[in-house]
Amino acid sequence: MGIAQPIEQHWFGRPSQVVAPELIGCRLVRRFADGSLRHGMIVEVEAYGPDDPACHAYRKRTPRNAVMFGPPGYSYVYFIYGMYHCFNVVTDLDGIPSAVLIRAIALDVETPAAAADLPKAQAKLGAGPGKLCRVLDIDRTLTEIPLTPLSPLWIEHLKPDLHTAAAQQPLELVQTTRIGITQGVELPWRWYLKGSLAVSKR
DNA sequence: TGAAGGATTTGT
DNA sequence: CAAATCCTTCAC
Repeated sequence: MGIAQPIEQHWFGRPSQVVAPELIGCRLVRRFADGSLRHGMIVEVEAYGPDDPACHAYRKRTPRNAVMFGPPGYSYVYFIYGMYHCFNVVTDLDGIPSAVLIRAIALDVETPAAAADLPKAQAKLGAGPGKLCRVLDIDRTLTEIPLTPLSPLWIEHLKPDLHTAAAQQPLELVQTTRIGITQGVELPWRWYLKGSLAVSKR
């Protein structure tokens, strides 16, 4: 176990390539309208930034990408391929368009029975940017909101508690190229947690 | 105002 | 590999 601590907005105020790998191992939390929570550990991310031809904000500021130009710690949710949503965290300083695409989460088990019955199915529910938005019910009504516990969506650091600190090991990350883009394909701005069943693609 | 294409997923 | 499916962007 660990101690959850909501991430402050200024923590995101660094280049997306710096923030992205540090987000792996953090917890993405969704609070639904009825007050219930669902969350999972981030296991796969991609960084997008200025001077990056794959970035939605590469050409110019538009109504859709405007939030990427604003202050860090806000959500950027877009709709794609007619049926999926993708969730990003806006990074870097105000005025610098950048964000981290959250590509996969390892959904936390809600009951021990679920963990015993369907470990692989559970892992796959959040394995992909479109799938994690589906399982957390994220759509464009959640774009341009600050990611704090006052919102229906936020991110937490999971710090080890004193009893387990000695057993903690650094997370093993794999850094590689991004998926599904046609420009900037050679930039190694995708990271995932080595060995995780919830990663969308190895 | 129209057309092309997309930071995806799934099934053939 | 192509379909599903619709929003965003860009051209005219």
